[in-house]
Amino acid sequence: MPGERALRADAERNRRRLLDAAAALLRERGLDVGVAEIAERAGVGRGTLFRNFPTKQDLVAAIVIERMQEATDYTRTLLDAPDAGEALFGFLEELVGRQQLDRCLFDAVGETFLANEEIRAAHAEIVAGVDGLLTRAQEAGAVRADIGAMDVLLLLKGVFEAASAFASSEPAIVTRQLDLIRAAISPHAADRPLRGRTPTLDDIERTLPHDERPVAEVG
Amino acid sequence: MPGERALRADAERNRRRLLDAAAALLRERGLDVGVAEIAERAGVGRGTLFRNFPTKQDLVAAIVIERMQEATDYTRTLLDAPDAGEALFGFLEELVGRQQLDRCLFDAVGETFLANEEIRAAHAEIVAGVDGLLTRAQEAGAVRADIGAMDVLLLLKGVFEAASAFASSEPAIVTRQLDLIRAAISPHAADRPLRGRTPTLDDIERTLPHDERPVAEVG
Amino acid sequence: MPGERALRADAERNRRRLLDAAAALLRERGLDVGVAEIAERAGVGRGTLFRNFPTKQDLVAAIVIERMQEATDYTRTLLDAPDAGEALFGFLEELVGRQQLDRCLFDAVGETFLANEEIRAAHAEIVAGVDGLLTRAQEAGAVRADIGAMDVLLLLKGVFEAASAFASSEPAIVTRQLDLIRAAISPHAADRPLRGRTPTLDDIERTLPHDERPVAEVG
Amino acid sequence: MPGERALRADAERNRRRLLDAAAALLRERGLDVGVAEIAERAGVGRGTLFRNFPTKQDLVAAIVIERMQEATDYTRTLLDAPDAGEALFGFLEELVGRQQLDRCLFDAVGETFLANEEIRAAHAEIVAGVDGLLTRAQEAGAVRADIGAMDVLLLLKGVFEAASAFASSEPAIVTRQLDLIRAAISPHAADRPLRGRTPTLDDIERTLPHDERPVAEVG
DNA sequence: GATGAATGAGTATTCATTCAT
DNA sequence: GATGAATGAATACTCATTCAT
Repeated sequence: MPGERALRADAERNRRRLLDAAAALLRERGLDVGVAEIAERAGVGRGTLFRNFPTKQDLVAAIVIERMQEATDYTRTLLDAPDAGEALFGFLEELVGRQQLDRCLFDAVGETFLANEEIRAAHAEIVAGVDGLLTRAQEAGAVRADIGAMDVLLLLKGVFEAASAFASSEPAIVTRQLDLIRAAISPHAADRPLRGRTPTLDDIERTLPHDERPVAEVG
Repeated sequence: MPGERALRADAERNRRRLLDAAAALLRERGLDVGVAEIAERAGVGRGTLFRNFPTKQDLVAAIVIERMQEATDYTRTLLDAPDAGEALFGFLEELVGRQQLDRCLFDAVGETFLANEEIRAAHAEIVAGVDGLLTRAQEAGAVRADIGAMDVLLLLKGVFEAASAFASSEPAIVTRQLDLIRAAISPHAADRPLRGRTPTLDDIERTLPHDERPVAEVG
Repeated sequence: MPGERALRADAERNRRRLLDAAAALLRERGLDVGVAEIAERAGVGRGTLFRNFPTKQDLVAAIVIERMQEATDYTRTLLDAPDAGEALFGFLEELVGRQQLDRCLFDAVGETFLANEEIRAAHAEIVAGVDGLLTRAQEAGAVRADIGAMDVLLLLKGVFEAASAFASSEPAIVTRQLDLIRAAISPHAADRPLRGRTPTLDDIERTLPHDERPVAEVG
Repeated sequence: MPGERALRADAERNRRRLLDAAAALLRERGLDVGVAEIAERAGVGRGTLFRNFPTKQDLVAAIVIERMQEATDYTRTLLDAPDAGEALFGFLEELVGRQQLDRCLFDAVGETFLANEEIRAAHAEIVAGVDGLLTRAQEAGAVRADIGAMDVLLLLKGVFEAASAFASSEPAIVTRQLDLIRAAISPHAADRPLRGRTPTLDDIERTLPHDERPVAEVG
């Protein structure tokens, strides 16, 4: 079926271009970039954008999900690493190295996007992945025992947002902050107990405004 | 001239109401609240808003600056505290307790606002204030010696942004994250050296997109 | 309060201009005229249109209601006319003479607009008004006894729609059709019984698609 | 060449499917249904629709013409009916019974479609057909003598538009209105003279906006 | 000084039509 | 011939800002 394959290839290429153009523009200028500019940068018409992503939110969500899945995939490749501590820290470094955690993505998560079922699922997966790395690192004595995956992810989110608020292209600031996070979760740091308990995804969803809460299903 | 003084008082009251109404709405709903609603909540007309703050950005900037100055003032009251370590940590806690670091304010800083001369000045002052607290804490052996005020502020900004992305009203998550920051900057944590050096305000400005750099004067 | 009065006058003038411009354009070109053109013809900005009428539908509805009320008002002036038969026929003629029953208005009624509470109320009033004229004409023996106000209004609506589909400015066709309606409802015509019964407003609402039915109240 | 014939058959089947799908959707939802949905309901691609009907208007026009021709054909079968009066009234009833006079079709006629040469021709034919029935009925004394075919058609158009504005599926309203039309054109009703004269097709075309007038050829 | 009506550039989204496959 | 992906003009509506009163 070369006809069908060819068509699909073209369509897939446009979808890819849109995702890339949108990711780049969102990184540079935040969630307020217009769809017109995204389509132009992708080299496609406005209608093509909406054929692929019925709303702007769907486009942003697709990028968020893609990034999250890449991160989740990466946690899997590290589960068999010999040094469990380095595996965890390597994961954090890698996210920096890939510059994958764009400003807008974290803008997006927590705003209206946790209402998106796919994003919540991807979120749960990334938490599970980090939890795997973290548990092994804790068992190896490389990380303090009194924290959970969400603690680490929130610290990481903070570092990225703080740094990327200025520029996502400045890695020097981020690596230094990562070293501080490493210190925060090192076993030596556990002599002082932490208040509260590790938040769960449910805790976070509970803090959202009511009309952004996930709903069972809308007919 | 009591008439003039009455007018001044009225004008001052309007300015105050606008700042309070805007701060409340920005906290609740983010930077996208409209000026119409701000003016309405303040009980003044739209024209009055623009008489006091020539642009919406100026209004937001005024709030940011006010909050920054309050933080700076607070560092001053702590400079004479007997326990230098507790003074620093108390400062961080206090910011949480006051819920003064609104979601939108940190959204705002780093976006286009560092181009604002007053904000840069306020920023410099808060850095100086934290530097004072930090230096004393370091001299007292309560905090590791290899970090600077900007390191602490970036960590803090991260914590607030991460947490406030979900809800500014959930202190449990923030206090726990603060404890992790405390661990990160404790003297015990310094056995592993940090990469890079403490960023300066100049470093941060250098990372901004060109058209957001501070300029002498914008026509 | 000359200040307030003056402002109101301006605003009222714009509202009037918008209604007139919209009525004219809708008559000429149907419901598909754009708001941009309406605003331009009215000599106001697009925002002003939406300040006065939150949606395009509200603008159209306002025109429909205005026309309906004018018709209702006219029925009232005829209730005391000496010749009850001529009063009813005069009412029908007058509507033609005023060219008040524009194409778009009848396009509008029956589409989504019966869901509008105000329009339904205006509709009920006009039916009541015609019922008053009709009953008196029947009592005077000028009109057959076996019909109701909705019968007459449906005939009238048909005449106007049929004629205005071509041109609202051609009165010759309409007056001739009106004479035929007059024949249809004359007492001599009653020797042949009519099938069914006079429809009610409820009958008509019952025939609307479900999502256009009036709803109690949406919070 | 059976291959070619097979293709022809396929093409004809697609054309038929498109006409049926479009007629059904237009009846249900009016002229605003999109071509995408029509093609989908017909089970063909969008391109096929435009291969058969160069524009959406052409598709609608084809349906209008088809319906008109069916009506014309029906007038022919009634020309030999024994009772000339019942033949005419039966024709009107039949149109109702077939529900062939869809809402959108009469929306369409009179808008831009009279510019279509084929529609004008079909229009002329239907007028001629009704004229045949009417003349015979008049000669038989079943219908008043002072009216023409266009008078009847305009009354009929009115009834259908008025009724179908609400629901094309409610026959009770329509049959009652048909009885009133019957009364309007009965010989007893002729004691009062009608103003004007029976309009002609030319009269109607003359009332159209200039840019909707029939033209020799549009580039 | 204060008001809120007016403005119009900007937004996401739709849809008839074209064209590469 | 058929397909459906691509197109982009057009649409209703929003909102920071200006200005007449």
